[in-house]
Amino acid sequence: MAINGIKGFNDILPGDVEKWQHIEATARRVFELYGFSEIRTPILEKTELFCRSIGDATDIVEKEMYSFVDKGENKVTMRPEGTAAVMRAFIEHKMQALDPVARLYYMGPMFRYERPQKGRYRQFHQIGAEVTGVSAPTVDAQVLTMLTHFFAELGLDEPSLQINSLGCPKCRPVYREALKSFLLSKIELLCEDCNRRYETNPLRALDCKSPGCQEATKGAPAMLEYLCPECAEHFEATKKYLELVGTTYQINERMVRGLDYYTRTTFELVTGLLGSQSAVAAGGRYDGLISDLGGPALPGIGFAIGVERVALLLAEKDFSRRPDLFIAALGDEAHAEAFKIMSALQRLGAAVEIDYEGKSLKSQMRRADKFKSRFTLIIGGDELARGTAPLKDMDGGTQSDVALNADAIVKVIKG
RNA sequence: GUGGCUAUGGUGAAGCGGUUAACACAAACGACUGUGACUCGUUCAUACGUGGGUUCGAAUCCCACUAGCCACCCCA
Repeated sequence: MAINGIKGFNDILPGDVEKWQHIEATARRVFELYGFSEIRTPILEKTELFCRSIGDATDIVEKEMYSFVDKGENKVTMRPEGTAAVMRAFIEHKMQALDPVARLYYMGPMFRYERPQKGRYRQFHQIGAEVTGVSAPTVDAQVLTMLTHFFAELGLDEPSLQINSLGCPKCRPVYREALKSFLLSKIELLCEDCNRRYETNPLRALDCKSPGCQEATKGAPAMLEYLCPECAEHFEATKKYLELVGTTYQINERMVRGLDYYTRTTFELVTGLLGSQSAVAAGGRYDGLISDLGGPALPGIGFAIGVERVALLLAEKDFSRRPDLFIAALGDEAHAEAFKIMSALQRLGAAVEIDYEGKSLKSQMRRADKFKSRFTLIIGGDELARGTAPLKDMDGGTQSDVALNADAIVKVIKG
């Protein structure tokens, strides 16, 4: 019996991986325009890091983490998200000493023990970015603009940017109480889940999918009405800067985040094309996180993009590569020559294929066609004697002779 | 953790108690003796997720298990 992979852990095969490479390359290219540098942190961290950052009472920490005790009796966890680890590294290496404003991006696998479904897997991948040390709203606007820029570069303009403000430790508790007393008056109309969440996460009732809850929360107080003057001003300024650079957004005062560390600006990039997984990217400000983790009192803001979800949105696009040249050879001598020319051309930067098994010319031409090679060079005994060979343009169907040396060939196929 | 749905070859699938288990695509080789894409031919599941049962007979009915998908919870 063959062994299968683990549920929710997927292979990314050739044919699909090109799309991933394109997504990753686009992220690197765009993020570096904004001054971001990559940071790579380990997959395994101390469990405590996530308890303290994400929040003990969140679903991620309560039931979704891949946690275990290692051989040294340490409680460790395979990271369920990226921000906590990046901030841990920032603090550990005292990066604020070099520059409190760190602009970092990362990409890699994250792990959450959830039931897999469309756009959600147990090992999934995120591309994230974080900025520390700036509380100015310009950076909120810039991070959001960079995120939408990235999607635009991929040719995806469908996801819409939704923003909200969650306030700060001063104003959020006031709002939370106001909301709770409102919900209490409607408690019988709320679904079972929202009743259960009433104490732990009352805000969730606002974006509950149950029709009853949606109806019941129609007149609920809005966070935006309860923002303290500083938070209100920050939110207004963020919107102003977004408008200044033409980044379109919608305000979604019902948007709630699942991680405890968020403050002030929060946002999601949502799409209707992914079944029940509407968020392709999400993030927000976390002004208290760095100090909560024992670091300096610096603000922060960041986001994470779900790579599988982006790949799903890019499902129809073809990212397959095609070779520049296929060399068809007839006979042992020609085969050796083809091998030699192939090697020389590869050193000159051309992608070249040959047939390894000395099949018929017909068969080799079919293979060239299958690879979608741009050109095919045909070498037999005559060509060897002549020192030139027909080079066929596979798209146009025309062919003309070229000298049998790599420099001459590369001029034609890469020119 | 909780629901619902589905399991036939590399893929998409026909099949509805007795068929050599259709068909299409993909793949390999050939018809064109040194040239792809079109056309044509040949080959390609002793096998219908696994294990039990019902039956003279099961891919087809029943049960269990497993897997996958979708949804809930939650989230990227």
